[in-house]
Amino acid sequence: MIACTKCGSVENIVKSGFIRGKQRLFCKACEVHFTINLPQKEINKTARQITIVDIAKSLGISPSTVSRALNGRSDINPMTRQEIIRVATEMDYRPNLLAQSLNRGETHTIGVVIPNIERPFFAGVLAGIQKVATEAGYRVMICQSNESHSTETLNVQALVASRVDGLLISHSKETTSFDHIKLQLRRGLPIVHFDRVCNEVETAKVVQEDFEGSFVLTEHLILQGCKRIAVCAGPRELLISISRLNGYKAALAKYDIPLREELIYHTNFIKGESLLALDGWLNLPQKPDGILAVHYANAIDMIVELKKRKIKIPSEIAIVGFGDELIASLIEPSLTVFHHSPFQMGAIAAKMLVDNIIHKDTFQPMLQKMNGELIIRQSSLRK
Amino acid sequence: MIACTKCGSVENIVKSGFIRGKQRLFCKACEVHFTINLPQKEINKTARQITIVDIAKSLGISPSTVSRALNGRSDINPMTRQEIIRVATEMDYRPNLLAQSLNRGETHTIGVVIPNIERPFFAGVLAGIQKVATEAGYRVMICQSNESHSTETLNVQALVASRVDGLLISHSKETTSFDHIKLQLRRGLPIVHFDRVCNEVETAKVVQEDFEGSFVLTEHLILQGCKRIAVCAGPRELLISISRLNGYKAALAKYDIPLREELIYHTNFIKGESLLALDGWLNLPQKPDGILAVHYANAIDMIVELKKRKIKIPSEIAIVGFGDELIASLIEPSLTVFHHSPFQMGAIAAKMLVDNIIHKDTFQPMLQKMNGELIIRQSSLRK
DNA sequence: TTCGTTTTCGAAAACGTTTTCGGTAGTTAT
DNA sequence: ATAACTACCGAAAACGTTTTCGAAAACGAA
Repeated sequence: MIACTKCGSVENIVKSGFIRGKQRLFCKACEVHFTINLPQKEINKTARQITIVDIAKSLGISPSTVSRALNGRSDINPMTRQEIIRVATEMDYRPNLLAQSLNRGETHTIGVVIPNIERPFFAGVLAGIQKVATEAGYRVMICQSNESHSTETLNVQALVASRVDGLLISHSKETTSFDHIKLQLRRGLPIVHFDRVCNEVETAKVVQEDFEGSFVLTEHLILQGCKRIAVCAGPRELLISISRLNGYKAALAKYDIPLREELIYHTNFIKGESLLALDGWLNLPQKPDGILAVHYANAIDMIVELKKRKIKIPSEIAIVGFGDELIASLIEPSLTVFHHSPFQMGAIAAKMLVDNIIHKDTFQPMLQKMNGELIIRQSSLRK
Repeated sequence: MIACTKCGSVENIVKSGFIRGKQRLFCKACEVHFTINLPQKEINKTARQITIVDIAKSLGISPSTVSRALNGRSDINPMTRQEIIRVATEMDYRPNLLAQSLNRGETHTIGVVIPNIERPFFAGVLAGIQKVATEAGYRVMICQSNESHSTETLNVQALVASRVDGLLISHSKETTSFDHIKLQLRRGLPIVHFDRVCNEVETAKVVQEDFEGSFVLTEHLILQGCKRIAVCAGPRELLISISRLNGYKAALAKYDIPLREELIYHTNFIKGESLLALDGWLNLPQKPDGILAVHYANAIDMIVELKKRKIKIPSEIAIVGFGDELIASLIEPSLTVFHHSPFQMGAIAAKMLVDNIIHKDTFQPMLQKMNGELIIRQSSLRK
């Protein structure tokens, strides 16, 4: 009944077990094992994307020629090229970027790791990154660490697994060990740090004037007559927090104002924290007469609270913050800030990364510090 | 001097032109063309990623077996599997997602197209998308249309070229033709619309209570005693603008308040526009006593301007807006809004898309309307 | 011991490109 | 006429996986 698929013999067929659920047969004549294949189900070819092979077949030429034509290579007759391009556009051919990337060993994709996309600062940075990347022909893959070190590590691994051509990263507040970065760097992956950078590692970096900004803000408070300036600092380990705190300290030192530990409070990007700080300060025997918030959001929260408590700003307490958002200018009193453009930071970082990717061998990592700007508003302006 | 690469003969070699800049030679004996290849430069194998073939070689087995072991297939000896996994982790093997995707025909990546990442609403949506997508094992690729139809079309093409498994999209304000969507839909790409949806096309959609929200806000103004309610509407063609305008009209109709064309102003998401609207209204013989802003940002701008002009809110003019952000609660007077959670919208949309991708055949597109919430604040509350 | 069976694994094709190498034919200079 | 040359194109390998098919060996029962 059943014929051998090879020799066609019928009488020499014996059963020979099961394989993958199907009866297996053996032909003693030609010594071959086989199974009977059902007529394979209809393959849906309609929705498939056109490939270079389809074009080649339809023109009766080889795929290599099509590839050459489409990529503007030289070894091809202009007439042939023209015809191939005509057919390609007619068939609406779109190259499969996966296959291209696999073959060329580059994806034209850059990975971005940020703590949180909902923070306006990072959203602005992303916009800047996207603009530059798109213009340079790169796609962007974004991951959020949610301020978690382990998530950040997973993010980096996922992006590397996707074979991104380079990495832009701003570390989570938890991140104090940088092995995940060092590993990829050793493997030759171009990496650029921005904002929350890491000094243990030799990458290009874009940073704000953290020290200078704090210094200027603090000095401004001092010049407005503040004698006891409290500071709402950031997470203890975070580099930018440390720089900002140092700027504050340096300004105090310049004007011979003693540094008081009780006026320093470290927050952790947790909602409502700054109010604890404020509460503490207001219960001191000697209240502060100025506050520097290392993150503008804390300043906003404190302004709201101070107003609730009927404490006058800036006459009783002046307040200034780091970073600018629309809200800083709209709140009453409006908030004095030290401001950098997040969009520009993203743009610069992306530009550096693209440079690094393109000139992998000659690229020299550098540190670029952005120029910030003191914007004086009502919250600190004592006439 | 020069020997044929095939037969080794030396005397039969003649020159035969140049090819790709190199001298070409011909052996008359074996009739073969060839060039002399310089010893190829040292290939840098050190930084290369470990592949499945490396593992196979190091164990003296075939790549297919390694693949089987790593993917938990059944056809393999437990001992072998264990050993392979041991070596794989030891060598820190990471599968090349490009190769995997190319082979399996799926990338486990979803594409997102939004008008602008800097708008807090969309940033929130993105956060929601990311969370759900990550949990479901999908990566996310984000593009911004910048409210341009042509950019949106390019974005879609780019994402399709990257072979995303599905698409989440909120249309640009310019988008009135949806051919780019229809095309991909025909090709079988799962697509989910959110917020700025498109009715011409049968996709799953997640929308806000645009009509209902406007209705509730307008009704609220009416119940607070407003008789002449102006509306700062959105772009004329945008579906959500139309719905919101309709909600406004319906509320007026319910309370037999005549609709006045001069109190309707269409904005276009351009900075400062709402002030033009406001200026026009304030110069009318009969000023409005209530304003509905279809986008909260316009309401904020108008509050600032009204305060400048010393017009009392809400007693002279009450004002309400669509959408909530921190600033709405902090501005003085705080703004009454109708609010939806952007994060939740993103999460729902992503969940729908993942469902659509996984159950491609059985998935039934549906429209999900999110529940909004009227938050009454000072800007409309006449005691 | 011989046939049917199961377990385990390898060879090879496939995914869609690009690139390398060389063959063929036609052209120019001797 | 022929040596040296140019222009164009195809075959095949390569990128790193997964999957399909069947071979080999070991096992069990008649």
